[in-house]
Amino acid sequence: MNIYSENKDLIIEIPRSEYDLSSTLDCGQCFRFKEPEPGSFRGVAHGRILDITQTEEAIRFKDTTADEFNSIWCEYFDFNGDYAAMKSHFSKDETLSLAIGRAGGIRILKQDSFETLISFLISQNNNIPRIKGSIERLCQKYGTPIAEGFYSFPTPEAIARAGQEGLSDLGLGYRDRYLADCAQRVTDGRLELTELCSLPIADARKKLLEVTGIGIKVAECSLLFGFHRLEAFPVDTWMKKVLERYYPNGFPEEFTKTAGVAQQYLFHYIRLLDTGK
DNA sequence: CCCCAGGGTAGGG
DNA sequence: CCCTACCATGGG
Repeated sequence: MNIYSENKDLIIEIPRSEYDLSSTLDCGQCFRFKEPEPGSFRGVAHGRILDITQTEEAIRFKDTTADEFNSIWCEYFDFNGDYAAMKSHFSKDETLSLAIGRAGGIRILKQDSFETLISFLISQNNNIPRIKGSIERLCQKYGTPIAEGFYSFPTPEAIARAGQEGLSDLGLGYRDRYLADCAQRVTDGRLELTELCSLPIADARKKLLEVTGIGIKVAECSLLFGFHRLEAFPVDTWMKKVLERYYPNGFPEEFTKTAGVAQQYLFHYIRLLDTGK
């Protein structure tokens, strides 16, 4: 993976087949990126505006230094993950092999853990366009302005201070109190986020499930997308279809260590199939 | 009017 | 353990 600077931009040479930004940023793991024109993406992460374009053979980070890439974006976009090895392992399975053929360019982002937690609290019994809208309004009201029309994701303190009342006009429905309670727990230390990256997965799950509004699905999504626990395996309505249709005897145990990655290929694949693409 | 959305909780068998 | 009603909100 060759990396070099061109003017003020940073270029990462990687074929689209190995890293597909479009499917990665629009596969339901993150909610703050837009694709204003094909191959061009804009969004906010870690309090910064990102402007990225992708061609067949390279990804270009606009106005980005090598230092910034190495310290923030390389990890966020998981450029160092060994997806070739994981895909080769998964390919023994027929369904996964098909899914990789259609969605093999997806990577698991390592997003901010608090942002991920809040985002997936909002996601419960909700649809993706509405989730995005609620998050955008949340950032506008309680985030920090970065540039015209762009806001950072709110801190735990900002959401805790807002409380349920301050969140009531964001279209969150009954989820407003879940957000307020979760942020409160993070600020007062009852929920320690950093330890969830290293705790045994069973203990990490248990800690998250103590929070009101976090059930199995929200916990798994947070662990996978916000704590980079690749063994986490979210099962939503789409994945239930996959499991019923292709894995009636259960998901193969040989894939458990990186089941979350497999899950993401399958999730994207079934959505492509059932929406007729 | 219905149903559904990357579900969770509380309550009752 | 299971099952079910209910929870706001908006789009189809």
